[in-house]
Amino acid sequence: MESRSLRYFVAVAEELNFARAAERLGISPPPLSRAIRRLEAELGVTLFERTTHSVTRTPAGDVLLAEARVALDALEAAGRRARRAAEGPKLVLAVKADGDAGLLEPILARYASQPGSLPVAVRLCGWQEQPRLLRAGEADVALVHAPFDGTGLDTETLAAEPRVAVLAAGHPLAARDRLELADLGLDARSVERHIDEARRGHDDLAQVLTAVALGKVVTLLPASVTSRYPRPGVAYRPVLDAPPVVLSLAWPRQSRSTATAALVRVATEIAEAARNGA
Amino acid sequence: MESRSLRYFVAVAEELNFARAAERLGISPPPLSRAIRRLEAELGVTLFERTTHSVTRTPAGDVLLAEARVALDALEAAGRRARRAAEGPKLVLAVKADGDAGLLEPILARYASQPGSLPVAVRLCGWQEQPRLLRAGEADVALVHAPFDGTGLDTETLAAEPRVAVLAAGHPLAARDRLELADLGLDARSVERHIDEARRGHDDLAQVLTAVALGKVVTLLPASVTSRYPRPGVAYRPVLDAPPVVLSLAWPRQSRSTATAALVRVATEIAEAARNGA
DNA sequence: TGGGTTTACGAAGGTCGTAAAGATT
DNA sequence: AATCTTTACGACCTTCGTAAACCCA
Repeated sequence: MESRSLRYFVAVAEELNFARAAERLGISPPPLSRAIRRLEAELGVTLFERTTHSVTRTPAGDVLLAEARVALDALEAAGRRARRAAEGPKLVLAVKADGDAGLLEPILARYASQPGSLPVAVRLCGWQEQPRLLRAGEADVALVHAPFDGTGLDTETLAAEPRVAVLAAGHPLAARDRLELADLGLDARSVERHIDEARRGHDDLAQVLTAVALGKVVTLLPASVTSRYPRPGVAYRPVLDAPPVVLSLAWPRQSRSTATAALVRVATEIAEAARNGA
Repeated sequence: MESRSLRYFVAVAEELNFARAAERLGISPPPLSRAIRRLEAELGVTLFERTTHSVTRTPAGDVLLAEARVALDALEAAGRRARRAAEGPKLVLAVKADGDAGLLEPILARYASQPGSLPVAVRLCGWQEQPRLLRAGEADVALVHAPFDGTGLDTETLAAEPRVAVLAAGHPLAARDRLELADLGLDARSVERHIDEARRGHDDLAQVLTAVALGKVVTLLPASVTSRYPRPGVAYRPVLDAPPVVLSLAWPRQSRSTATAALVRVATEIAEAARNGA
């Protein structure tokens, strides 16, 4: 099983078109066609049903596509991790802006005070990037909000914090002390989707808050964010039955790094202390 | 990053000798030497410190060795899983002989009764083989006893059952109703090691019991085993402070199979029912 | 000086691209 | 008839193996 074969396969499996896949790979269709046939012969399995005008994956093709992505990721990650190891031991922690529930600073401080701790670089990144960074070997640990794609990752839950509704100050519901999901026309299942939609088109939290202040949108945020972003024109109101935001630490499953383990341990300690102290 | 480079690298990294590694790969030393140099150039990293009479891994080489094994496993597993998918959907459950605490039959029966369940093949295998089978794509789920190498695996704990001491009937301690680890000259930390040593040189449980009956060895077993292997000449005695045997279900982290998920769910239900019913 | 790695060079194998054929909508 | 996949074939590139050079214990 050669990695080149799998890369070719993934291109075809995603494009479902040999010509486009070949272009994407920077080769011409004939070698690609042959490579796929060789792969099928090697596996003894038909991966695509092809007619001249349509290419579809067989069930085996579906399985191989999912597995091949994982394997090729692991391959690239191996190289990157070796490169990083040569640059000197260091931990990279991927964090979404404003996504740390105030835990980031104490975690870093406490970890740095541990004997034998490594330098930690905080990498700010987008919400959806985090699992990819971990799998690609570009980050060692990530502070993630559930739900996320945990494929190939190990996780430890740090905190679950309540959500508050974020409303324009003049919004009728802002007159109330506390809300329920039904007041917002939501239920437990639709919350995540609604938040995603409210976030769409905004680069950061400030933009979202501006949209809220203008009365364009209503959304939900972790309670910890509100204390750090007080803002005239925006009201925060507890939502009693909103599912809490689950903040977890995630890292690649195969990680054997003691440094990662130490960071995780420190983080859980801090999170527990925060729970008990609050 | 090509898989061939990594295979070559792993051979050298494990042998720490270009000539032996080349022989193992079935090629001659010069191409191997060149391939490693190319890999080092591609990564921009020195992987080995070599003199004419010694080859040692750099820290980056250590990291790459660990990562490369994972990546190459994933590559081979991708092929095997695709092959298995083509042979018809089926679940392979890896079980160590006598290692199921009596849960295997009810799990299989209950799973088979689920709508849409797949045929399940039980693969008997050794204790240490299970993680490898999962990572290699030869099994979908395994019933494992902690501790085990969970790298790349996800797990769910099914049951924790007490251990009993296994003694020759004439052993002085067999006169007592219950024991403690200290009676056996053990403590919590040395239990696993002692059990491993007692098992050494025996193919299966029957052989171990014979050795016990002959007074050659004393060991510990999960309580569930004793009821299924009553045997004259062998006495089973509870050990109050022995750490329990943790029986878990393990499966590859990246598994998205709904069939695997259903089996895990059924197994946890059965295990819970067994706990409450006992 | 000897065992082991590395360079040199000629040869084999694999992969690629262009051109043309085949097949399906 | 048009478009996409596949076969045919010649050229290129990569990798291999043998032989020799090099280097450290």
